[in-house]
Amino acid sequence: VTALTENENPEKLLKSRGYKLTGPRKMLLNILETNRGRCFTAQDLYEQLKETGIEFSTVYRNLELLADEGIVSVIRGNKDTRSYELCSGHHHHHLVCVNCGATRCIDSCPMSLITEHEWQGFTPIGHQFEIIGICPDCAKNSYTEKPG
Amino acid sequence: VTALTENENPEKLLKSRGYKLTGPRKMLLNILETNRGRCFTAQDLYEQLKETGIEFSTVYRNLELLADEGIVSVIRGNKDTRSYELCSGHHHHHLVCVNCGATRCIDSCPMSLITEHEWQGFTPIGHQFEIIGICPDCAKNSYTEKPG
DNA sequence: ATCTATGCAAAGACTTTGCATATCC
DNA sequence: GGATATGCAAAGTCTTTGCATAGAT
Repeated sequence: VTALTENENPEKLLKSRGYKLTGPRKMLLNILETNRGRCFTAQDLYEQLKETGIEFSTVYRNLELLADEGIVSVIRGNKDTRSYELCSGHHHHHLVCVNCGATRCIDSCPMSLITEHEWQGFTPIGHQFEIIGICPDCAKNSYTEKPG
Repeated sequence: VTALTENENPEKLLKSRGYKLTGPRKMLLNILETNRGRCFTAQDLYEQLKETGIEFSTVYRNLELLADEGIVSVIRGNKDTRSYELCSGHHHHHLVCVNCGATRCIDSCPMSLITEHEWQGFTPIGHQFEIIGICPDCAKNSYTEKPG
């Protein structure tokens, strides 16, 4: 699947691929679109939407669908958490706050560092790179804790 | 906690810190010591030891203990898996085979890449970097699959 | 003898799925 | 009207914990 680019409209893309634009789906995409560059867990999104009567399984299934369709990308946080973000069209990695979960994008990609002999015969498929830290806001409030 | 160095004996270290050297613990460390540079999930280790009558919870608790004590390090694989490896004393990252789970160490660390302005005010605590791919052995057996 | 570690079993947390009904095109 | 998506509920999977007993020093 080709990933969503910055200028594509996720809703149009879904329709063009034969999926229906339902209420829950629109609300979900709306949150993701108004928060480009931020990551959310399924639980985060459910919390924001549950007052509308949406079910967790609906959020879950839609995020999986959007990931399969290359509309959101999946980020693995520090403690086995899975977060989702609207695809931006350019490859990047993240800073993730251990305290509040806020994320920022970084453009440096470590794959450029790996030299030929370091491949040791492996055929690369993908990679993960995340920096865990404390965001400026949480630092201001003198957050201190041992990382999980 | 300071991490185990290459020349330290994990068993002696445990004793010196007041932990008992029990049968299960010795067997567990034995596998890890004879496989330096390889990562195992708790389940992997349990499979190898269950014929001895060991319980999964014992494996689990010991791995957590060893991690807390800086004797093993925790590696997060591609599909939310947690693997453990005896600490080598030097910081490194891994190539992980999607098919068989085999790992290799790489010494390049992406943190050196990140420039001042990319921190965006974050205070780094840690980072994850793993390359997912197909190991030479699995490639030989023409393994092909969509990554998870 | 004392205190820790283990086995066993059960509880938690989170992920994933089945199915009847509601919703979209 | 036909097919997909949702709500609801339950099943799965993996992680984590409680507690009585066995085991280490």
